[in-house]
Amino acid sequence: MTIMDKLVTASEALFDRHGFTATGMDKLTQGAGISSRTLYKHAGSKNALIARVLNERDKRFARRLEVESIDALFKALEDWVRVEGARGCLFLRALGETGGDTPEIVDAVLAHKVRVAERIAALVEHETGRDDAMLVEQIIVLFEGATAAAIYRGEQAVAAARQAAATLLAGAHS
Amino acid sequence: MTIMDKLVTASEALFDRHGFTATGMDKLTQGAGISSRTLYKHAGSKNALIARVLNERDKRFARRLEVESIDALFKALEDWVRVEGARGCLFLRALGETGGDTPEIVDAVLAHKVRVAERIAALVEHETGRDDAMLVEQIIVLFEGATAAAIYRGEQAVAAARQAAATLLAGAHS
DNA sequence: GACGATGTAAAATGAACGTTTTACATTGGT
DNA sequence: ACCAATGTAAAACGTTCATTTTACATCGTC
Repeated sequence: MTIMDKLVTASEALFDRHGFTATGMDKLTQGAGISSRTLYKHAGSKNALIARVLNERDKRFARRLEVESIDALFKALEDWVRVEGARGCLFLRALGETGGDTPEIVDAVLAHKVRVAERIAALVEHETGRDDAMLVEQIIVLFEGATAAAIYRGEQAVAAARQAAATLLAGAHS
Repeated sequence: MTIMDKLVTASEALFDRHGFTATGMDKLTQGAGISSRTLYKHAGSKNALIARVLNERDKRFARRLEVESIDALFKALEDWVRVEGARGCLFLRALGETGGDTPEIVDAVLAHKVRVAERIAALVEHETGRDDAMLVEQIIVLFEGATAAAIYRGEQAVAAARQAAATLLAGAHS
């Protein structure tokens, strides 16, 4: 496990549990078990570290979404919530905390959202045989809503989203 | 306009645009046009001010949701997004920034979420004549998802949620 | 066995944080 | 006219922030 891996892993957990601004550099160095000099030599700055954490999370999340149906997509989200907990979309949280004033963070967030949207669009087209923009938007909303609502309603929110997606999909014949 | 009104109004705008932690007390006093001494005499502390801002926002939001159908509920959300912009649910953002470590904030957030959920449950029962817990959960997810997705997809996310809700509702006969 | 790279430990930087305090101005009620 | 209340302005509080620097240890490699 490289220094960067330790740093990103520890930072992601701390950011997720306590927020980005509320997590100071001392917590990050302490969490990763490295000195602040090493942190800055590797990460450059706190904002750069945040962006890197988000990009790594995007990769890990995308790997989980390598499925072949909308239903499996929501099943994957259920697994994610069960394993990683439900504290809301870390990307949108980063955006909210920084007010969209940090370009490297904005870029990471938008790239992630575009990737998820494209994944959903591909699955919808694969299942319906059509390019149904409205249905894609509906699935995106359900996916985002399940992530957010799971914070305070738990896994049942994801289960409800999954069933809603199935219903909407069943109504869209090819 | 009382001092408290000025303070809460200015604070809500600043918190919403720049985040809670990133907004310092100097910005808040300057935004409200009052001294820090007056702010502390009225609000007590920053966390108490945040809780008050959330409670006031909950009231204002609830007033907007005084409608008689699920469709009108999403229409109201469309109006809200058009007027107030889409930077995500301020309640969940507050929860995320504080990591759930501030009881007064947690209370304000949960109270808000319970209130919205009850509103949705009442409307669903009014329209279907039944107590359909799954359908209620689905509408909650759509509502939450529209709020979150609107950040990066704009009003079309709310429109999609609205139509999805109509479809799901049509499938639930009384 | 010396060397450059790479790490740690710890102190220093200067600014910003939330909060309190001191000193003073304004004002409305009796 | 006066007093208590309520406001402002501004400095001071001690802490914490992100970042840099200084000094020193450890290492694999030639």
